[in-house]
Amino acid sequence: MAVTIIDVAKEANVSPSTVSRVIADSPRISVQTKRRVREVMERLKYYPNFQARNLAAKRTNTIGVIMSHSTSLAFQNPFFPEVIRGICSSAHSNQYGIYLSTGGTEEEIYKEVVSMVQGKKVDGIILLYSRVNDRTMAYLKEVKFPFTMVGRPYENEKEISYIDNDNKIISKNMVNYLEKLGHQHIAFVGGDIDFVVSLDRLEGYKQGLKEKNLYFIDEYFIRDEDFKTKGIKSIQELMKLDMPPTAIIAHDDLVAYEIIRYLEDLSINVPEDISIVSFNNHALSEYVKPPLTTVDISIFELGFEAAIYLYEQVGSDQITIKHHFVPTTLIERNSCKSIKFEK
Amino acid sequence: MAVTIIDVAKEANVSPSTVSRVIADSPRISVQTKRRVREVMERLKYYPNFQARNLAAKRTNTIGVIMSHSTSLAFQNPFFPEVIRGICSSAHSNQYGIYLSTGGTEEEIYKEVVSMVQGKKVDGIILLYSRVNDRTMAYLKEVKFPFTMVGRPYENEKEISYIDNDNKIISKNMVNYLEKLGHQHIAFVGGDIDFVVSLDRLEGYKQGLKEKNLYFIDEYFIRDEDFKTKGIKSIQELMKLDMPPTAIIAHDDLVAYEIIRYLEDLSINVPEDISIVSFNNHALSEYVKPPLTTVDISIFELGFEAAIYLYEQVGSDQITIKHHFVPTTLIERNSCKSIKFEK
DNA sequence: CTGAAAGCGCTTACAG
DNA sequence: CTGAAAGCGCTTACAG
Repeated sequence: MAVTIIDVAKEANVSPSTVSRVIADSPRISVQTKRRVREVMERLKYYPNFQARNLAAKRTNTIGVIMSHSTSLAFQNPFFPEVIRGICSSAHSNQYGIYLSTGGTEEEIYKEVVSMVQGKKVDGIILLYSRVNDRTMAYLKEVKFPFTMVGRPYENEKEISYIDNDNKIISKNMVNYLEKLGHQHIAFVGGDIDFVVSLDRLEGYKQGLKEKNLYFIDEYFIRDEDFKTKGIKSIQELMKLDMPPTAIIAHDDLVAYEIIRYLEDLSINVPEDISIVSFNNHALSEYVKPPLTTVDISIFELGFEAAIYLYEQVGSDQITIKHHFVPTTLIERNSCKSIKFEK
Repeated sequence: MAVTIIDVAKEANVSPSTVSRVIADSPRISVQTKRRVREVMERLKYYPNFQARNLAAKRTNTIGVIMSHSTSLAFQNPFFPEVIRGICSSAHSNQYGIYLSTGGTEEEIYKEVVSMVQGKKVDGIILLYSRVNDRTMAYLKEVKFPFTMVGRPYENEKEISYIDNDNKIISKNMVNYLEKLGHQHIAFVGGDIDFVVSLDRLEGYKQGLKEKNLYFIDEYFIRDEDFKTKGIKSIQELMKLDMPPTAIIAHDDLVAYEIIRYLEDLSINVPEDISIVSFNNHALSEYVKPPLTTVDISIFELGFEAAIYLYEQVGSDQITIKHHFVPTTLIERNSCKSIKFEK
């Protein structure tokens, strides 16, 4: 069988306890002993058994990463790999491993999380989303298991560690940006309102309008479900209004391009006839026509910092609640036009 | 502390062995006993300790998923989430969990894999890439650890389980497709040749040319490193040739759009002046201008089937070597033009 | 159909 | 600075 700590102990003429301490690099072991034991470990090609170590030590050095597999746009292509990259980068340098959730439905995810926690599979959990009335999060909070989330929690904000962008502000600034270009009629195509990110971006849009003394007009707000089911029709209705918008804020680059495509089908050009700004700065948005003005939300940092918050919680007994908004950058490209001097 | 198998045993008036067998749903336990024990488990909120179970049973019900974090285009945005989705879907229904690699460099990945194998962290491994002379794969093969890969192995094809697209054929068919549209001058922008996928697509391109009695012209082949370092200049040089190509095959949609952008900067339009086809069918390629003709490579299936191959290996003693090419679909959109009757 | 017992390979107070 | 011993919470031949 595989070589164990006992084999190493015999070969090095020490006790298993000592070998164990050498593995953990305990300061209580003399340098000579360490060297000798390590030499034997190398020679015997010893590797610690992960499961045995976890069982005895009651920790796993593993973090659970829970993704929302759903159809939510927020978790479409570009977000996921990048946030994972951030988490991995931070995990790797802290000697942590990553256990990924596999469930597809909310119910499956919930069950998985419970079994991760109860079965002691992981030391802490990162939720890669924040959803309204999330049972999974409620559970984690209730049992006081270390966790953090990427996304602002819907409630109890003060009692939960999280990393997010300041979506309300970003959204408000977008309105601001468009207003400075002369736009007074700004539509908004939102995301799935089960997710807090969508709620915040919508809220920021409303606040932005208010600050500029513009009215929120319900016809200017296209809901996620309408956009998905009605497709081009939703855009057509928007543009057929007596006073059609001169600018659109889309909650994601993919959606922005879908809109642009529909507009094109309706013989409306971006940015000549209408301006469009968006969120997330996908890899393609730089190369594609028109190059999209969009907000880079620093996805890598989101993941990286979430992981760091988690280690802090796992390490200490008293749970420190922290949150942080990762800065974002508006990338100005070519999907907006100033209409200041037209009127 | 947490409730253990012993607490359940006492409460249900059976031995721990029996409880263990109930958990495993052993047929050797009577239905009545099962029911009684399960009722107690529920009442006491018992959850099996994952680590203890793994240690005793010498298996983990976990598969290691190794990604190449490198800058390789093949692992850019759209591929990763989709292949993970496929693996997760299959893993979930087979009661497997997923342990993700976190390393960034080849060396880190190698070390991680060794510790996964030796430390008994996982029952099997999926390599999400196939690279030339890959140390990690060589190790897995040498120690006869169950693994499978997404991508054709560079060598020993008969001795390794893998799932892939038939990239050579796809690439050949692309040449075929373009030739039927009247194109005789077809350029190729390739990927990182450390990866077998890039090699295969290039090879298919060459074979396709040969079949149509067209010559492989070195000036028509833009290498990954040239494209990355020289950017627009590489395209400019291509189009300045005495006989510039009338069509380009790009190894990825992202690259295709980068090329299209460069061409545009050079006042060359797609598809009017030049046709372009590509691989991978990104989410955006449908909406963006021009809508791209590209090959959908069924990424979800790639992941799903890779996982299935792995379970088969983990389950049985005799290793069954299998491979399969997942079918692909050419999605014809609007980036190609027939030039048959122009000449 | 069920149980007693050994064992999986570590860690960690406790003692010296 | 090091060791003997108990224990982490399961599984699985073996026996009946």
